Amino acid sequence: MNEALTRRQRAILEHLREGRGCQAHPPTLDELCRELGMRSRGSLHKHIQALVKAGHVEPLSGKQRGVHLCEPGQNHLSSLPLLGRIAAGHPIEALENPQSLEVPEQLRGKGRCYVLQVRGDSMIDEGILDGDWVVIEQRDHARDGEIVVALIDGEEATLKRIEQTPSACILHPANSKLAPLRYAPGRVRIQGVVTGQMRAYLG
Amino acid sequence: MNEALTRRQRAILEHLREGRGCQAHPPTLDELCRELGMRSRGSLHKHIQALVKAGHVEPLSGKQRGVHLCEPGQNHLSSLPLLGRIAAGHPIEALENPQSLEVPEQLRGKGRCYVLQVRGDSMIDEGILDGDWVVIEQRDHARDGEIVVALIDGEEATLKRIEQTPSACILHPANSKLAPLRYAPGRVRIQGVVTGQMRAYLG
DNA sequence: GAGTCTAGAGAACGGATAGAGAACAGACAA
DNA sequence: TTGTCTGTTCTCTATCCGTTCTCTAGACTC
Repeated sequence: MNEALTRRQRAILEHLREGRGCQAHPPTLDELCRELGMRSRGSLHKHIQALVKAGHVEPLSGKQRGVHLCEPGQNHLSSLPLLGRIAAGHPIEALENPQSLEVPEQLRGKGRCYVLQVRGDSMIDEGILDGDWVVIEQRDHARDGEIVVALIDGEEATLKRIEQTPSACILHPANSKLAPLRYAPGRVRIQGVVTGQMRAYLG
Repeated sequence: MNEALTRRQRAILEHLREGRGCQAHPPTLDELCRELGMRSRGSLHKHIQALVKAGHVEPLSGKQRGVHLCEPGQNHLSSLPLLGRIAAGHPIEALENPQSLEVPEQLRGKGRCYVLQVRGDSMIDEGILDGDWVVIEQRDHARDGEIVVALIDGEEATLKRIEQTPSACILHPANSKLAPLRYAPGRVRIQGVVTGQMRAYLG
């Protein structure tokens, strides 16, 4: 995985590791810029994002809390938590003891991610079958056409392709037997967006 | 694979092996030139390419990531080679510079595995879409009902669900628009069996 | 000598990488 | 509320680096 980093990214990661402990607070982008002799916060941000994606740095998530290194081992470079099962029309069925699953980098989003196992055939026409794993990037918003984990009325969770208009939030199943569902925007809460999908064929 | 190396190539390989560990970063061609007392990046490049071909050095792949030695034997536990694209009815389209792809252990078979990218919709009803990656376990036999990479008449490669009878080998596409294909057993050679499938949803 | 193999120099191209800086939005403190 | 801090996104530019190409030169074989 370290191969995926550029030299600058490696240098910045090393700098972060050295500085660890000496500093009371995790450094902000501006502070890091100064330490590294850079003048552009935007440029540094690009490098940090690469380190996040590689699993070496925790996602910044918009909060003003500086740059944290991941605890080694906590966020296994290629492992994500398998939180439970999702089936249209039920709450997510959480696993009592969350397992973890290797997930290739290509299948992950930028932010914090987790994995759900799909129950049912509501997305069958999109090639998401019963038993498949989907990789979810945790966010509360989505672009039209993305496949989202949506929570309806705070109860039912479902996996659907989303379409948002000012007056309604429309959830499209990908199964010709099922009709799209239309809700008032307030009733639907987006919990995450599908960034990848995996399936195992067992002999 | 291990073609005979020329003298210079052996010398360069040895130099790479010695430098390993002392250097934090994998050397670029320019740096190697300086270390070896050469003045032409282009000439060195030719030697490195020979070492890549002989399997001693990882492909550079156009990225600016420097020259890596291959770990003998332990070729990245979680990476498999992405050999090319497969579309029903054509030979497998090999990539000129094979990339590698992280593949979770759950998606892999027991034996030697590799990855192909799927072109076309011939397996759409099985949830294998255009652009998906399939993980293939290399073998020359399959059980009925498994999805195989089959080579027909030594030419066309295709991805189909297989059914074998003493008198015929039947390849079932998973697309309601396409009919099963029936061949004399001798015309079909099994190259591998699908053990996993992955898809990335790009924002 | 002709032909081939090996090694190197150097030019040129294009994609990858790195950085500057502007603009914007949310977080937070006064 | 306002203003500042901070993370985020964007465009633009310069440089780095892998790649390909042509040309030269020595060693060796036939």
